[in-house]
Amino acid sequence: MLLAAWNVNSLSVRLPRLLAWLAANRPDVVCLQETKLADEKFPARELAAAGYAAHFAGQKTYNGVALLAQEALHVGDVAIGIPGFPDEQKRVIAATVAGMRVVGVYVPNGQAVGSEKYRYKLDWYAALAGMLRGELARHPALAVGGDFNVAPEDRDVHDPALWAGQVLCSEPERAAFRALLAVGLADSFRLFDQPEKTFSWWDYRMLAFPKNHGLRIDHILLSPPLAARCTASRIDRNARKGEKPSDHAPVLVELRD
DNA sequence: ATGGCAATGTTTCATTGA
Repeated sequence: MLLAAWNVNSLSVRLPRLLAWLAANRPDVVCLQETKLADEKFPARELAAAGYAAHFAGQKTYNGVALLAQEALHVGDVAIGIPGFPDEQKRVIAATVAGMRVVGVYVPNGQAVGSEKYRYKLDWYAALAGMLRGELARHPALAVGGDFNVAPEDRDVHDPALWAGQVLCSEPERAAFRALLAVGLADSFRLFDQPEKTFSWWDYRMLAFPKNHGLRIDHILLSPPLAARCTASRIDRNARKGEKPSDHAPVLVELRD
């Protein structure tokens, strides 16, 4: 079982790359973020032709999440958003697939520490923790994948001094991320020895990618039964290369049957 | 072994991202 999460930064622009990546990697389940598409424009037909059923919650211009699953897998109990947290922004999609509960998330960016959007991000994180507590109670096999917009530790940052206290790295954001782990989830990436300076996002500007000036802000969290089955967790930095890449690379976990 | 912002809207620049 291969489970992936990828912020594609516009699915309409990235569809050719996504299709090529699906063909090359054949993940079983994929959480997509920043589709930036109204539902009526979602490329469900193209994905079906590639062998994937799609569920999605989109909006024009901003945000938008989707969950792809290989057609042989049954997808059920699809749910959009965070219960009890009214939000126009499409940032959460959950479904039951292959005996596990998969939650795809696109956490708010936060813009700048102290801003209104930063406050929204922290409130959003608290609401997500509440939701995951409930999901975990119902589904012991829980995976949460997506763009968390937090670099959990300094080793997830190319230049910790430069980023100290900045949005994506501030202590309140890191505490909000740790509160998700405290629900009973593991950051799958840290279940294994990893190469230093492994990141999932690089700014489009200032040669950030070739200089590897990145952050690790995309994650897949696993509950204990799934962590026990996890044999690998990695970031596909190759997907950041070439023409018209997303600024994020996909993150993947392998789960033994 | 990569590349010097990108995507969207209704544009002729503003906004957002991270």
